[in-house]
Amino acid sequence: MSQPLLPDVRRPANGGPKAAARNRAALIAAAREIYAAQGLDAPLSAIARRAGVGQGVLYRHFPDRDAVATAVLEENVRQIEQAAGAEDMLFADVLGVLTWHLTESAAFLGLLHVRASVARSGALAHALTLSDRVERALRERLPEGHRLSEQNDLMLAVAMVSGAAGGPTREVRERRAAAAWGLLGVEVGPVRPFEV
Amino acid sequence: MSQPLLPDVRRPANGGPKAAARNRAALIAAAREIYAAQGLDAPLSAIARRAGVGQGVLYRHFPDRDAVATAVLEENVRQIEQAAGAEDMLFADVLGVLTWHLTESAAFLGLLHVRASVARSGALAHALTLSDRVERALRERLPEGHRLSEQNDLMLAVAMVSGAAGGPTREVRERRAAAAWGLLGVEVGPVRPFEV
Amino acid sequence: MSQPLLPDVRRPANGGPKAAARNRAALIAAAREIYAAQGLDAPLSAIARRAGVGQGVLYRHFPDRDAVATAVLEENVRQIEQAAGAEDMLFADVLGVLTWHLTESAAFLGLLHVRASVARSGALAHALTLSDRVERALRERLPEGHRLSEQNDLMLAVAMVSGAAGGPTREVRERRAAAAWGLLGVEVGPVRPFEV
Amino acid sequence: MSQPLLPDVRRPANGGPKAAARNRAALIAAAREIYAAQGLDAPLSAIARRAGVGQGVLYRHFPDRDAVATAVLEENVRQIEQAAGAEDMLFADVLGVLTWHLTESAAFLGLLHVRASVARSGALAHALTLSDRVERALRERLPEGHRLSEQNDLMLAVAMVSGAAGGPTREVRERRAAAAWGLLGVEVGPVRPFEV
DNA sequence: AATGAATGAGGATTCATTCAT
DNA sequence: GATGAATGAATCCTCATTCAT
Repeated sequence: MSQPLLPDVRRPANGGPKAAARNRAALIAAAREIYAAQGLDAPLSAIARRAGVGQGVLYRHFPDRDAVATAVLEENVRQIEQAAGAEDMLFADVLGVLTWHLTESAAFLGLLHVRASVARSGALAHALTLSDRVERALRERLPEGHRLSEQNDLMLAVAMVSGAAGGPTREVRERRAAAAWGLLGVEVGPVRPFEV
Repeated sequence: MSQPLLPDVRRPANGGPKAAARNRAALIAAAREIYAAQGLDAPLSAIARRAGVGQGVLYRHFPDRDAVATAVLEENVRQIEQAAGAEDMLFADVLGVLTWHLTESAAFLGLLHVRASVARSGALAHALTLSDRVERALRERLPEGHRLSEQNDLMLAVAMVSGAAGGPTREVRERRAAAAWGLLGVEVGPVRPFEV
Repeated sequence: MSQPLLPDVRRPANGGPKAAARNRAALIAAAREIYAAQGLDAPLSAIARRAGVGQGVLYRHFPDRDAVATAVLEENVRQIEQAAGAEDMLFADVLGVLTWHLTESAAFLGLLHVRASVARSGALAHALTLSDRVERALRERLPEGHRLSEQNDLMLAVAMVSGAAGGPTREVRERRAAAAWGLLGVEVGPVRPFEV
Repeated sequence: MSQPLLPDVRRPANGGPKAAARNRAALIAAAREIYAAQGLDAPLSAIARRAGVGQGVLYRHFPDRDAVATAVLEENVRQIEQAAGAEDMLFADVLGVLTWHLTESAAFLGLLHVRASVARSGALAHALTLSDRVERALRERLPEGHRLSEQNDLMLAVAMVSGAAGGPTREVRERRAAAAWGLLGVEVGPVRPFEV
């Protein structure tokens, strides 16, 4: 019944100017943490509370539940894209960054799962889009003749690893994800976020 | 303290004790359908409604949410066990039966996913048990020196395939599951239920 | 997962933050009346309805059933404390105020009854606290050598009078309470609320 | 939330003849125990279960909730009447028996409380009757010139003691009841059931 | 632009009571 | 006569969403 508890507010009220942008960022950060701790079904009020803003602000920035999730994943995807665009990154390295996001949050994992039951209008649309961007980024670095160069194999493999990457702690999830890549015979670089 | 205020309404027929077994079966069937359509978080009231019984009946037969899910999956697992126990079934054949169940219901898929967020006491306990039974059944037929004979590889592979086996229709899910086994280099027999 | 399916209905006015304090007061007043009429086990929904607010409001202001009762009795107890603190109030006068509250509401009477069956965690905790406050207030004015100065006699006598103070109308209850004090040989001042 | 738990069944099923009378007795005994453990609001199903009979039987013997409670108290009252009728019993002794019943079960205590809120049709009617019988029994042995011979004092005193006789265990309740009689200046004999 | 209170539908759960067998 | 399953109303509680201030 009880999820891991996080402190309600991580940021004191802030009435100043530029509050809008700040609030948006705070909301996304808060959502990421809440999602990680409680999953995608967490109450929106918890996110607002943790961001230190009223619930109205959340609705001002995001029309609905899906928009929040999308915004959170947006940044994950962007990191992967940046990794793929960065110099000196091999395919295995990009895969490592992808894997990091896969193991970091139940949310990210969730949205890449295209489950029929979740295929509600908005959510799926976004999921596909994000999924496409991930695919494009990976393919940028995919060497010719790689084990996964075949048409559908790349994202199929990602889905498979995400299926394996469940577990109570990040450590467990990472170990399992690594084992899954191993079973596929695919080499992965260090599992880590990509930060500029 | 207070009793129902309108106990005067005409009360629908009460099937009597005979109906008990029938109702239980109806509930399980209804749950299977609802789970397939909406996932494991579907409201219990929807299950009762679809089974054509009052909510109380559901609670009479199943003490809590987990008991319902367990009862539903129980039969899936039993089929796999029976397949493993039947003559002339090769490992690949058992895998085919497993895959059928994987693609048939979001629920079955769901319980094999050990998602941290779902790892609530009871649910997990059952999941582990059922998962263990699946593993034992598969291992019965696992040939020595098989690609998956290594300690953890067997269920890891199952989780990977279940991760890949999402999709809007059973056909899509089956195709993806087959592709996933292929990517793992594991041969699978015909994907079908096992019926005596 | 599922949102309210009919969010389109016209929504009644929302008083805005100003209404918060008003609502809280309305809830307490409503609770007092409902408790008097139905006892402490009355449905919370009845209280919300009588206060003219949604059930959510009740839960916003009071985390649980006990909190409502506590808030209601809080004021009764405060009156007794104020009476005890006021000038010119003799012990008998404070006892009169206490008696008034005893006869006014079944609820107040109820919480001083420490019935084993009601001794559930939270409720009892509050009951003890409020009971302690009543005791402290009375003792402030208790003359030395009074018939009830003995260690446990004071609150025992209060419990006894509260046991006697049942009856269909306030008048009956007051008469019985007075008779009870008489039987104990304790003088009581006028039975009335204490208002500044 | 949880009450002291009692085993469900105290008596194996019994299909034989004379089952009717036996069942009635078993139901009353079960009700007494359940009431003592959980209070008067305990579910009827718990009583039937503990009596080892179906719920239908309970309804055959008792038309409604109140009838069950009345039947239980009936026996308590009868004991008091028998005590009053027995040789060598002084008023104080009868009072001791009364006090024993007062402290034995929350139920008995409850029904003597004539709280306005509980004054629902049937319940009150029975309560009054039982209360009258108790009064008559006591008065049989009340010595002339006793402190409680005045018109209303007798039952007022009983109500007062019952108000004081709350507490988590029978021992506590007994001690408090004794102290209450002491405060009233009334002598009480040994606190015990009256068994022939 | 932000706040956070209010609404009220929805889902879980419990029991009194009826009734087929 | 007994059994115990079924019904379904009632209550509790939680949140998504709106909106006065």
